Amino acid sequence: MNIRTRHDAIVRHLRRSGTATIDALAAEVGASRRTVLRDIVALRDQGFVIHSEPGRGGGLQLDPQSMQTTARLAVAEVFALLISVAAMRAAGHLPFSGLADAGLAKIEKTLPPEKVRDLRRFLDCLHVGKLSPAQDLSDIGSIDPDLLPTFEAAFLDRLHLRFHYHDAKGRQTRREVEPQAMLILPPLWYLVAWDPARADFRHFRMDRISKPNIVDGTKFRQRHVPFDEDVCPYSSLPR
Amino acid sequence: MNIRTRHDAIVRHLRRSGTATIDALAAEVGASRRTVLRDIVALRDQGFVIHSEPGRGGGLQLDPQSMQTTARLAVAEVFALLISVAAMRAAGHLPFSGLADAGLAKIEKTLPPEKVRDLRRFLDCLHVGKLSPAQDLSDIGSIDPDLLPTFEAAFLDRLHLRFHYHDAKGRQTRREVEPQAMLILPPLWYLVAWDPARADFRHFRMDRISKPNIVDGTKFRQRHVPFDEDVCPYSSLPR
DNA sequence: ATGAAAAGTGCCAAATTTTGGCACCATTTA
DNA sequence: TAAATGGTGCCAAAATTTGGCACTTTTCAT
Repeated sequence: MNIRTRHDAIVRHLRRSGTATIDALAAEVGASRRTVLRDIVALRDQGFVIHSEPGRGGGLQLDPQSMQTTARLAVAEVFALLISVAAMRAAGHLPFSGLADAGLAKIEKTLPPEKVRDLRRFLDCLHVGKLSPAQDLSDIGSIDPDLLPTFEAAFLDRLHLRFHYHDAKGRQTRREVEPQAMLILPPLWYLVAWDPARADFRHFRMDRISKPNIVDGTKFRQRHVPFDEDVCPYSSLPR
Repeated sequence: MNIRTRHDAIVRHLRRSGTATIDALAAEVGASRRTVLRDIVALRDQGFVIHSEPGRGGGLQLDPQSMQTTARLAVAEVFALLISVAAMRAAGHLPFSGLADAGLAKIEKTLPPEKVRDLRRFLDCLHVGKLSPAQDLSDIGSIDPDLLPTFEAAFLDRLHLRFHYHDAKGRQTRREVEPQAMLILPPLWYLVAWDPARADFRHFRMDRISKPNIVDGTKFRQRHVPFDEDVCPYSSLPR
């Protein structure tokens, strides 16, 4: 039996039986007592928490909390998870963000370095704050599911983005802008973009954006986005 | 160099260099040509797509599409990720929830079946809604980081939970309750629990709970929790 | 108290796996 | 045609893993 297979068999048997002695495990996996002892050490090194009680009536016990899973994820999925957790943490009061962060850190470590760079650049464009309690949230629409892939590409390649925008008064306009940042004030999401036609920053509520697409052509340059409450108070954002 | 480390080094070098010959790889990782050839076979077995061109100007090339991340996560971390995404989606307007869901589905598939059962039971206890816009959110505190592991264990094993609670008027009480569900009205989180002393359900704001710990002893029974807005209007929740 | 049952450690030789070297084949291109 | 490249089979050397043994410590039942 392969060493890896044996480790798996030991974990499975420990899960099933609750408490097991080393000799029982050795018989189960067809290895010697000494080898099983070494396997236990290896498993502990891998992060499995295995309690042991010496003496009569003792044995080994696997802490089910320490069970680990191995998943293969596409890079885009990791992006989505990261953004979810970042946004959730920023929404405040996510009791479990510490654990989620730890999980994502592990995932991030397995990504190729340039992907991590991309990811950080994208997350840098993400600014999360708290909406003022006075904000009226009665008319939130849903966000075009096509937005993520388009946004991601536009942000990472710094390409112009074209879309339809419906403002609070129901007017519809056609925009072509340089996406600079995303502002999340849960549950509202804003795109912060430089509008070359107006030579100024504009904030777009993402649930009012439709038919987004990328304009192939020259790359725009990254600008410093003023997120300061004084310079750009949240109350001045589009409703 | 470890065999596993060497495999990683080969993949990294292939990513960096685009095309590489076996001899170059061998020099890079400090192994023989023969060993690298064996490693390539092993990597292909693992699912990496490695194109090869024989002849002058040929070499090996890694298909970047075949790159996926593999991460080992603790079950608690998966829980945390799931809750984050579930809560974020429920908060509405998470543009990327589709992808995040797909990623989590993959992770879930790798969990042992009884863990999936636990997880579903835990998520069943999770009810997410929208807070009324009128809610005053000025005094939200932070949540005790010790809460997740304690809650998770209490929920899954159906054990009594004891904690200190500070109510809106600043009074502090000591509670021992049966945790039945969690109600998320972002950014507020509530614990819905049966209070045996008062023979009734109580809602506790999670940021007002401190020093949680589990009471070992008899398991409580699961109750039907009324989430209906009519039966238990959100406006009646503790402020 | 004592003995049995259990975890845990150190060491060494045997067993097994991994590695390197070699000869050789197939394919491509200058 | 010759050189450069991937690829295979085989064997002995090198490295790693395994089993066995002697030993320690802890716990529990008698």
